[in-house]
Amino acid sequence: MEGSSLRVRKGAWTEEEDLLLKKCIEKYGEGKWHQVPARAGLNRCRKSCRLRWLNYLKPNIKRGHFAADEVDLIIRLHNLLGNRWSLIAGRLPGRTANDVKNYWNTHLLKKNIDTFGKNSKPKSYQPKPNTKIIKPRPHILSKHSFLISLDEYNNNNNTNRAEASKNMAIVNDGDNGYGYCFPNDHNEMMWWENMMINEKEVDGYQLQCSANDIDQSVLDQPMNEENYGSTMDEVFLDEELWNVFNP
DNA sequence: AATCTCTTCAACCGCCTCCGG
DNA sequence: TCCGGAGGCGGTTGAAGAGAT
Repeated sequence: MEGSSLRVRKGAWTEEEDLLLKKCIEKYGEGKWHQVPARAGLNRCRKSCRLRWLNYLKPNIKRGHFAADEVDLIIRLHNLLGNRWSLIAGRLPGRTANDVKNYWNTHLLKKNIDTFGKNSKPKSYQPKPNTKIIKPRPHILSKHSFLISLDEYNNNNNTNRAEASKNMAIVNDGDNGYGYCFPNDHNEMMWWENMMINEKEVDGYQLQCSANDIDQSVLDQPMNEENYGSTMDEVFLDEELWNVFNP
């Protein structure tokens, strides 16, 4: 394990250490964390330096109580993403993943236990029924793509398929019976943010997200594991697209 | 005032993925 | 293709402070 050297300091950071780290980052910038301890003259491991900077020293970090809208956003994002603290924190300006995680574990998880009764002992917040947790693979998949059944897609008539194509590009994922929808990538929102905005419920399922302006050139292009990696675990469709697949 | 219990949150640990050689 | 190092993440721990007795 890193940091197992006897000479590497652990525990709470001193003001002097903070100052050294701050000056180092100001001089050399963020990144290259393996070089930071030497550059800063610190007896800390690279991970400790990174964590201290990201969770405490970095400018614009917001401290103190979470506002009601922040809490609401955390709950909704956790419903969608599960314990993806860094993703959730990314949508809360000034908040760190550690802050969000701590807040969840100390405030919201406790509230959840109260709601469900002490004997239920939920390990994590339980989403409302029929809400599927999204587990994105952003480093592998297009940030806006998701999986659908090609059977459902191909069994629809041409009109419906054309309608679907206005919103999504459908590409094969080998011969496993599934394909990927690639919604419009032209705006800067994360794909799951669309899902939050257009949340609907149909037949007991939450159906979410929308997209426009699909690039027709990517329609029906071959898709394979090499290019796009493995599948997402869950799928959300917006109501319009759902109706195309389920007339 | 002293002691105990609970809560908070900074920091650590171990694992995973990516990337370059 | 394999391997090792670096970056990053989520789960967990434990010290410190707050509150209760």
